[in-house]
Amino acid sequence: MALYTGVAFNKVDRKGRVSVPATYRNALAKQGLDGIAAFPAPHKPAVQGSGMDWLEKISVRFDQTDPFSEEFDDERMALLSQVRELAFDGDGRVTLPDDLIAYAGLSDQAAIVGLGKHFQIWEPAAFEEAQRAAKASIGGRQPDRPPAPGGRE
Amino acid sequence: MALYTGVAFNKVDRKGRVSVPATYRNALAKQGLDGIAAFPAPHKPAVQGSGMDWLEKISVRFDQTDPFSEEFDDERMALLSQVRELAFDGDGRVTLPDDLIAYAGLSDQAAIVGLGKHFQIWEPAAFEEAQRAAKASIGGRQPDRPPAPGGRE
DNA sequence: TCCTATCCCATAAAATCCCATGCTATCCCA
DNA sequence: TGGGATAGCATGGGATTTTATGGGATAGGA
Repeated sequence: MALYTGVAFNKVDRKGRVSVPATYRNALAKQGLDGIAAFPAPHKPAVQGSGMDWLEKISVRFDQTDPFSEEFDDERMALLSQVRELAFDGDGRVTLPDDLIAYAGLSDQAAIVGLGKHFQIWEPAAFEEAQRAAKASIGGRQPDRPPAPGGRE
Repeated sequence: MALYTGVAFNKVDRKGRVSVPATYRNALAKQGLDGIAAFPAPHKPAVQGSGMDWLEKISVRFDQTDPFSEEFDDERMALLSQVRELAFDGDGRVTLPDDLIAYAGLSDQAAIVGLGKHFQIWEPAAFEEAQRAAKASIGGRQPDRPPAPGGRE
């Protein structure tokens, strides 16, 4: 399975479109996916994204019980009602819905941050700050330049 | 099988018609369906909808026991007798019957809420409140983290 | 005949597709 | 090894197609 790594600073144009880094797209294409699943990242002002295969994975557990049991009602609503399936346009972009743009506080620039099995889309300044905090909390010496998505620099 | 996700706020016109989101319609069309099954959502003031295929899957379990057993009689009657098949008009709308409109407390606006293999139609304010409660009740649990075995925490 | 449910068309807004542009990284060949 | 040719990528903007929605026409039933 592919891992998303690195950071890309891409434009959010006036239509709300963002280019998904080609490395991510290629990884998704290998799985036959032509878009991403996006939703508000829990606890963070960012959009969380991953392949739509992830969606199917989590939805499976909602089907394991009596469909009318109330057990998973809250989870179902909290998660699935916020998930959006965003398809790539012909040029590898997705259009972010207004509510997600607002949630992440995006204006005209976005940091797409690889986090392994998923990635997040941040407002650049908020990301820098979050990254600074993250680095500080683990301590140690770190490069101050984020690597480009996919690996080499 | 397709998953319904996200929320759409659509109009309920004076004839009781609601546009089913195009994404849902396309998913249903792929299964050869030209309408939805609708009934009062159990435990919630909302209309529950899905493709007929989902209902068929659900109803299977009624038949897994002795057909003359009384075990599921109540449930069967409660559920299936209330199901309506609503066909799309030429523009992808369904007309909600009065009793369902009343049950969900709909006036002139409806929130169509994707919940995976089915969806629900809520009065917008009631939905906002339900979603808020749902989010609060699961806390910030990470979506890719299954709940602890044995139930909620 | 009257009422209701269905079908059909018009419209405005929004999402989608499509192509052009500049840039950068990669390739190729002398 | 230099440097132009080539391909891939991010981006902008316009054209086109879909959607959502309102209202009228039509057909069927009471």
